[in-house]
Amino acid sequence: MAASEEMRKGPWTEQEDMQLVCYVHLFGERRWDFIAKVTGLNRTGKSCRLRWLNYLHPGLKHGRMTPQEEQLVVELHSRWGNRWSRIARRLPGRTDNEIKNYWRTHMRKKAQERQKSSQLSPSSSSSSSSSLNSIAVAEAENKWFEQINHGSSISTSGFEAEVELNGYSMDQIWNELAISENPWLNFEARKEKFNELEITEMASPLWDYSESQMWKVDDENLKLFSPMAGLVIPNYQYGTGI
DNA sequence: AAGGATTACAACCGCAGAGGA
DNA sequence: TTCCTCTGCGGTTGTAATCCT
Repeated sequence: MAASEEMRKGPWTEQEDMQLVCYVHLFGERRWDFIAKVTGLNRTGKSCRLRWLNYLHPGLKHGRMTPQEEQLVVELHSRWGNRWSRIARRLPGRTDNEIKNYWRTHMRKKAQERQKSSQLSPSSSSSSSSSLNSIAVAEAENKWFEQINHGSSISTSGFEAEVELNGYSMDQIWNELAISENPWLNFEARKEKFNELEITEMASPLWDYSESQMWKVDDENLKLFSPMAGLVIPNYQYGTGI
């Protein structure tokens, strides 16, 4: 379609944010193509949805994760793998994107540290509390980062499914990595945490919008609405994300 | 103080599934 | 049944902010 050529990309401006917030309050968090159209922003519906979910939603927490959140992410990832949206539902106010970013940064850093230390002292693994063969971990990490660095077309899941080193799956390897970074998470503690989680599991209230939203209004009637009605701008400093 | 390296975050892309026409 | 649109997800990339030398 020709319109796609004119679509705006890149960072959102404050003006765009205000417009989007305004129209989402009017029409609800559905029909993003429609919202994109009526806002007059040269953005795709997809882009609007992402901006709203990851940044503008009033229930979002901004800023760095707390140690508790970090531990929870590690735990849940060890349990579910890269199911970011699922993990995010257990952390109210955090988005899948945020958790994904955190995990990548965190794990890349840790893997690099480990790689370094294994190069410096290959026998040091004997002092580790990890039950996993450290060579297997290092090999897996190396393969993983090779893949990243060389832009291999093998998908992550494909890789994880494929790689089994010394009887360990990629998931197990990630788990070991994660747990080794959180020594307090011994078996008993983990069991206890999981029990708590089972009890407290809930649908995130953040996303729980009712069906009574007004987005059924047709295009012709749009101009009847005041764009500024019910406008609430999330509490953050523009540009810093905090 | 400058500039390169690293980290954190925002945004885009492609794909798949659901649901309606 | 098939096609189309919308939505959601996970992977990836780009860039601003911060750190380090």
